[in-house]
Amino acid sequence: MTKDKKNKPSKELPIGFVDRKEKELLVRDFIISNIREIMIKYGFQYLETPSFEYSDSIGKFLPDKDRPDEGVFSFKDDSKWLSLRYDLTAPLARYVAKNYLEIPKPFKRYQLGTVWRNEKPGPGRFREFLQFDADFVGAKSLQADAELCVMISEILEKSGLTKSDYIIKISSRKITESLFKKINIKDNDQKLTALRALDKIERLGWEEVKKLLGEGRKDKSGDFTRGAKLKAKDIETIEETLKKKIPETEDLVEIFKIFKDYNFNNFEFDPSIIRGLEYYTGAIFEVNLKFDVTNNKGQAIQFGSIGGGGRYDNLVNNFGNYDAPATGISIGLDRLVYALMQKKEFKVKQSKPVVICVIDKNLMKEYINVQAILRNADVSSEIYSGEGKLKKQMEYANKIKSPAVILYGENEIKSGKPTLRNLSSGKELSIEIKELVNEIKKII
RNA sequence: GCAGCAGUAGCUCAGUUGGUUAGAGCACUAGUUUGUGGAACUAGGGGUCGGUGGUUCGAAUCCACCCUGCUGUACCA
Repeated sequence: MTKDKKNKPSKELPIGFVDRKEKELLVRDFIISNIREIMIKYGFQYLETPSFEYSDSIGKFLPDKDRPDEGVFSFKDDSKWLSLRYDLTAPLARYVAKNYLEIPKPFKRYQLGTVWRNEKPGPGRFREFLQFDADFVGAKSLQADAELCVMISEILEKSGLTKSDYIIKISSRKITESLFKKINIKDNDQKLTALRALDKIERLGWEEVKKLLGEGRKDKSGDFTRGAKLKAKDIETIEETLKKKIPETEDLVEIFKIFKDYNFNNFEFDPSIIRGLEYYTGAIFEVNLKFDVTNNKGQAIQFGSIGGGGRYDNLVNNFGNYDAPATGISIGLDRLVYALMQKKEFKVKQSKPVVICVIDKNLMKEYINVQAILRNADVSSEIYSGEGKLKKQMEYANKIKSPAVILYGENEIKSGKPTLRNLSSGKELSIEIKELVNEIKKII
């Protein structure tokens, strides 16, 4: 070992990136297997697109030009800029535009993939995370929007949530659109600021949101946020209209009717959900958890939604050639995993290997033989591959939560009966090799 | 990004108004047990006190800047 610490490589990870351990990965795999099963059942195609796209394909040509160059990781390759994808919807629009003539219309596809965002990370929020995304492209029917909600619901419940654990909140861009028309806001910046303010009703309450619609607001730390500077009269109109909580737009009326046909009722109309800015054109959904998620100090943390989506009728058209009204929904899988792991009753089991202790290296042939017998019977097992004495081997088996160890040394070889030690009870059995599999199966 | 608070061993933390060689618990290593884990006991390793510069006879402690984390806020396609 070198003592010189100065010129050693860093053990630290880049900010916002994390190592993910087995416990978490098992839960994630479990959710993924549920997703795939349900996607097949609902008739979606599986698709994978690359991690990198040309920056303009996933940003500059989108209607949302609010911050086209920020929030992504990019580099210049020869003359063109490439970016790591920040979601799976923009690459889908690119894929559809590129392959429009060959794909079925409507095109129903799902995708699981890592996405990257160059933003400030927080608890449960990373710069690299796994997203699940399902979309209908070329589907004008609102049945598609409704079915996405039903489908997400099925995934969540199959993964261990109950109806009282989550709710799908629904609204429509058409509501705010007509509202802005009514009070005659034309300035785009003002619209955006107002939308952002409305997005915070749940968290801040109407009083604070009204400040944001007006001059602005100071937060707890004393920082000031500039407001939308709307007239007091207009702010009142907005408050009155949204507080009524009546889904007056045609699209919502239709979707709620379809929900009834599906016998789906774990949703709620909430005009305060906004989701993104200029991207969506119609219905918008957000999947919210109803139980508290806590950090490692036991404090409830601001978790936000675990997913959402909506209708984006113009996205594919931005590539120029084809009109493809679309609707989709995504889930941040890591957030769902994090939330699910906090539910006490939730556990994913994986059997750990039985450890065959190496009492005498000259007997390796015997150990390999025992291992082959176990593995042929699909019993997870391993020959201790470290250097230590028996005590160390036992400590190892204990640490990896192995159910049992097999002791097969000089004494046992003589009688032809290995010793099987149950690591939870500490009991030892001296048994014939051919009985090993049966005895181990009793333990695990 | 902005604002507030924080950073001492792998982890959780103590360290009095600046004063000798910076501590504890857990974890780790070795031994008590030359073939037996989870308990106990004994011994041991491990820190440039987040970094750099400054004030001082003397800095973990005071000052400045930087880095990192947490919380709020902004942004989140």
